Amino acid sequence: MPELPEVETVRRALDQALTGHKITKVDVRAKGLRKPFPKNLKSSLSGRKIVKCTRRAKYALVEFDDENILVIHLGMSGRIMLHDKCLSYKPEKHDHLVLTFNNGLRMALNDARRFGMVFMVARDQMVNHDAFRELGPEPLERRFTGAVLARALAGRRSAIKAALLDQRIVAGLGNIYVSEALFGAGISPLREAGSLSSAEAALLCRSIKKVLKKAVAAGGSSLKDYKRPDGELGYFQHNFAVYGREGQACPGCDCNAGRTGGIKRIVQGGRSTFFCPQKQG
DNA sequence: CTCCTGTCCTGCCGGC
DNA sequence: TGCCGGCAGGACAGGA
Repeated sequence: MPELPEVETVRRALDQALTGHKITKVDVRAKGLRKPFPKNLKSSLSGRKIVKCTRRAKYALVEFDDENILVIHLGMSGRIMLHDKCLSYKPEKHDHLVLTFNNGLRMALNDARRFGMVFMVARDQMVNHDAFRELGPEPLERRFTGAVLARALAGRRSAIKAALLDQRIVAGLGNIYVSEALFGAGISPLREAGSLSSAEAALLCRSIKKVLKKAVAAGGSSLKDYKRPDGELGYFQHNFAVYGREGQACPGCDCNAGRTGGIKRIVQGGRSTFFCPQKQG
């Protein structure tokens, strides 16, 4: 679910609300999500102070005043809600982990489908951890360039859509933003990944950065059960050019009146892809 | 290696 | 109104 812009929105909210504050209570309300929670989760969190909240790919990282980092992946349906001290808090259905802080805030990790992940990692072990070792570049960093992308795609026979979902190529894109980025670059999702020219890779790289930046600025997208931690809705979903818009015209276009019948939905690797055959021939 | 499929789990929506 | 099948933003294992 949550892709880079949504996780980044969560990260910012956590960083703002929780940095400098200490965990006074740890309520572990489930055995785990996708995997069991670490056995020492409660003891390693209790009494710890948050130093900062960061992000790598779709992982939110809560960094503490010891050597440990709490790693949270929201999976498909995960969300984090911050509950103000002024309001009485009753655990909601699927609140699996609830942290209380010395400023009165509560942080609840809620995940209906339990596809999410929670684990602890020592700061100096992070790069060696299975979850991070093979991750590709951060798309919003300067070192992610058209040339870097072209190199990662070289020789790949799979569709560019599938390649962009592969976190080893570039980290943080998911099903929604891949469709959006390909549309922005005017590249068909069906193209063989390794067949992109260097000019096309450069175009795609720029498009990825552009759509992610705009989505972050909008507070991410709210679809189904994803909400920002403050309970406000991200509103980037209103800016989707193609995602979920089958049969409609793509932006500034009358393609739904023409031969191609507007935005198409196809299934690649069991997942929906949306694109405009006219602009992404 | 790379690619492809199936699986984990619950909720919701549309169709009948 | 009620039931049921299909679908959902991700990651990973296992087999070809």
